Amino acid sequence: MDNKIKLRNAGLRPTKQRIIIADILLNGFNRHFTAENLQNEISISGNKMSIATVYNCLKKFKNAGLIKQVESYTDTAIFDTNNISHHHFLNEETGELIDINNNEINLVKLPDIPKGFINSGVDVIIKLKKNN
Amino acid sequence: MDNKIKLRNAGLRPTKQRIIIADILLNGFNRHFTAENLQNEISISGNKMSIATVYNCLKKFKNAGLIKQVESYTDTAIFDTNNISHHHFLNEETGELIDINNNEINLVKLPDIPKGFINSGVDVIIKLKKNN
DNA sequence: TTTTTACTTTAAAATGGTTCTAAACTACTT
DNA sequence: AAGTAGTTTAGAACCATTTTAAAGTAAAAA
Ligand SMILES: [Mn+2]
Ligand SMILES: [Mn+2]
Ligand SMILES: [Zn+2]
Ligand SMILES: [Zn+2]
Repeated sequence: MDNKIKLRNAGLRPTKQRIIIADILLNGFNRHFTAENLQNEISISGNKMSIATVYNCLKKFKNAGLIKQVESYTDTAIFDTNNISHHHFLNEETGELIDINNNEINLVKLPDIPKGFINSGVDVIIKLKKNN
Repeated sequence: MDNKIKLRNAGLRPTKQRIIIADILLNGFNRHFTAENLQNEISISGNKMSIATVYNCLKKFKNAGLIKQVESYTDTAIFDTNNISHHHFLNEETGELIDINNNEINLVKLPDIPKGFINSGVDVIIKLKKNN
């Protein structure tokens, strides 16, 4: 894998652990996941990693822009491998998230940004509940 | 105060504690707050309430539709007295939220809702960062 | 290559927000 | 007034996340 190079390009030292995680997360298939989800996938891949390292790596990956964290009021942090700006459906009952491409939403009117600030990203969450 | 009546109309038994909270929250001025913020305001008002009761009441108020909880990836739950459907600016550095009226945002295009579900609310969060 | 340095991983403990427990209390009904 | 169902509370428990500090490792310097 050239995930070693991806990590270096992101300014991260390519440790054994980060490569394991990059191999799982940066394979082109997008997903939403928790730290615990990831630790399970690491186990399934035949490796073992402390939960502290999983969290450390997720923070580094996030700050490096390799993954994102999703806004949600669940008590568990949810991460997202889809780096392209996009939005979400949120199943309020299960917490499941589904991606919405930016081109499926059109925000034609935005409020004035408060003085001294700039818009650093817009998140749209469409909450879903079961029909009937 | 007719907060006693407001509570009854919301289907909540108007206990001493709920009236204290209603007097603080339901005064017409909208705000975003945490459970701890509220407990402090209760102290300032000359009263005393266990944190368990603060959480119990917030959950009841929320389920009764008197307040809302805001989507946010901070580790602390943020509640909102503004019941009218609206959106938020989020200062990413401080976590501060500012209301955006619905009429300041115009979503002209929405994606198809997944089969079997209905749209139960759209939240727009405009993240802010300091300009230069 | 060896040495040095800074960074990373880890198990275990700590933290902090939130929920649970179970006993005392209180609003409402009869 | 008595009964009952719901509420409050202190403190314990819970659980996701962070911290600690010691051991390990990648990169830089010599
Ligand atoms: Mn959250
Ligand atoms: Mn927490
Ligand atoms: Zn996504
Ligand atoms: Zn608001």
